[in-house]
Amino acid sequence: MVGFAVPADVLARFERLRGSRVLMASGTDEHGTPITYEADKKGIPPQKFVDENNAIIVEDLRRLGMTYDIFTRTTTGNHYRVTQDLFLKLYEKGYLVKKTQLGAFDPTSGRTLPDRYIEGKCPICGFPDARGDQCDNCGNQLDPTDLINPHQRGSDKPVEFRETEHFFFDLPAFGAQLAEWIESHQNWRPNVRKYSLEFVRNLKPRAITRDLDWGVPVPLPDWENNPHKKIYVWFDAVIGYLSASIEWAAQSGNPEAWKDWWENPDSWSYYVMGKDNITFHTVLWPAILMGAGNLELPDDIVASEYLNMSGKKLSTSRGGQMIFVGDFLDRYDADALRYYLMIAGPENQDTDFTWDEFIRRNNDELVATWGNLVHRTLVNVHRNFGEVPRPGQLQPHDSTLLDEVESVLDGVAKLLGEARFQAALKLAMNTAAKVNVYLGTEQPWHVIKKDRERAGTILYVALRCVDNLKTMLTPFLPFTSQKLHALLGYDDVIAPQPTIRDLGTHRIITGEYDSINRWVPSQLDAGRKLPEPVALFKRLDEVTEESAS
RNA sequence: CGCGGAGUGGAGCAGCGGCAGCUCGUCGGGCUCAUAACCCGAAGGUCGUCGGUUCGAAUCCGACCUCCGCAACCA
Repeated sequence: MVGFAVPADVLARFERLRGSRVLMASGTDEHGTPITYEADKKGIPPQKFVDENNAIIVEDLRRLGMTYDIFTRTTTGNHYRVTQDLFLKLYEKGYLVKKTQLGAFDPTSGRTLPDRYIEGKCPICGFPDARGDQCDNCGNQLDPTDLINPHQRGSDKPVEFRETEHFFFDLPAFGAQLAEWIESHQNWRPNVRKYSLEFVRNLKPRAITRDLDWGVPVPLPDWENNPHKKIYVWFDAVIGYLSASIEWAAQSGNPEAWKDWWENPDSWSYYVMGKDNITFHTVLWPAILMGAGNLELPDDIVASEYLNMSGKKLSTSRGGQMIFVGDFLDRYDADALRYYLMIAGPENQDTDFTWDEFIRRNNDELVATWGNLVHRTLVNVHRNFGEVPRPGQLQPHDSTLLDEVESVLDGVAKLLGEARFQAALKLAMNTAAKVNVYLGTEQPWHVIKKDRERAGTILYVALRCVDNLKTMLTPFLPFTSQKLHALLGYDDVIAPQPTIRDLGTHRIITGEYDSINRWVPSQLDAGRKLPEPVALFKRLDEVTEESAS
């Protein structure tokens, strides 16, 4: 999840910095069989399980500096209402059809058992621990009813098969419309576009209710009070974007405010996720929106590949595996993690996280290239002038550098607009390296001994460059950029941080973020007093995997 | 022949028809204002394999191999 959350925040911060009004909304998805399964395993009720998870995730995201306008939960009354309203709207329009199918159940709880939670002897190769969807030994795909001696995963509890009635969402009704819509988005990453088109080619009705005692109640007579029938989690999870927006609007004091995005054709919506979630955002959610009518469809789908660790998926605290974001942030700064995730994150292909790589990126790139440029510039200025020096006549190469850095402001903006984060970040870092070359060539620390005005001019140019680079890096490195902003003598906030607000019923991440266009060339006034510089980043010692885990 | 993504110097990646590039690492040199940092130079690749198109291919086409994801009751 962190892998997906940080790019979203970078986009949100960038858009606000260039003056756009932004609504960043998300939340924890708290329904579904996996939740009940994990809760059972821990021997606690689902509600307690998701409460604990949410508390951890909210704190992690806040510490990472995720500027959500609202980060909420799917177990709120508001979410239930919005989900049920959409369900009814689709029902009334005839997009929901009732069908009977054979399902697998836990006889004691009456809960549905997904195929992969059922194990038994493989009828083909005799492997004793084959799963209901596939045999890991012979690779054959199976149906749970094929299994010999089916039982529940991790126990010897029996499995019951019986007929069950469910509502199905008529996806084929939207097939042509979806295909056309996907086709029209040439700008999507190829993995998103091609896979979605393939998926749309062969749509079938999809169940949107499920036999489970944990979830949003089905808002129909005979169903509403049935403790064993709930709305299927895939349906309510994607609605979380909309319900969070509606909750945000209510909190903000203007309950209609969400419509500025959801019912406004001029708005632009980014959806950021891992690649396993693509079809939910390119097919299922758009189909729901189409069925509901008058709600805006996604404009850009930013799907990242997986960040692996030792070959396994990297998750947040929730999966309980690999790296715990909280532990990570106890040890390292959020900007160091944000930088790593954005520069080395899985934008185009699966990536392995390694501690060596993390340390190296931090020390050689963040500290050495950018941090050092900032530090050497500020130290020289502070020591010799104590304020922004008054420049003399700029020489041609001074202007050339300044012009180049200012043009990179546009370059980075263009790349960020296309969600090409790595390219954007690399462009900014390469530009920082060029300013380092400029300083190395001009050597103001030597010039100062003979020509104070020229040295001041060089340092003034370098300061302006640093100020511009600060602007471009703020979406990626909000914490250190804010510090640098102050070191450059400004006193306003360019990188606000989120706060956690307790609403009594639940806690949300929210914040006060302005939308002033600050994505403009630096205008540093000569004579402005500068504070004593401090280092922005920490150099890290090599760690062993053991000490960090 | 189920569908899609990906295979580029030691590592990580960019390029996607015109002398093979970036960051790191390695080796050599310079500089010394700065968190021993910064700069310059060098070595290192038959761009997964085989075949084709082309004056010319990482780049287009075909076949194959390998890895990843998906294959609808996993969300």
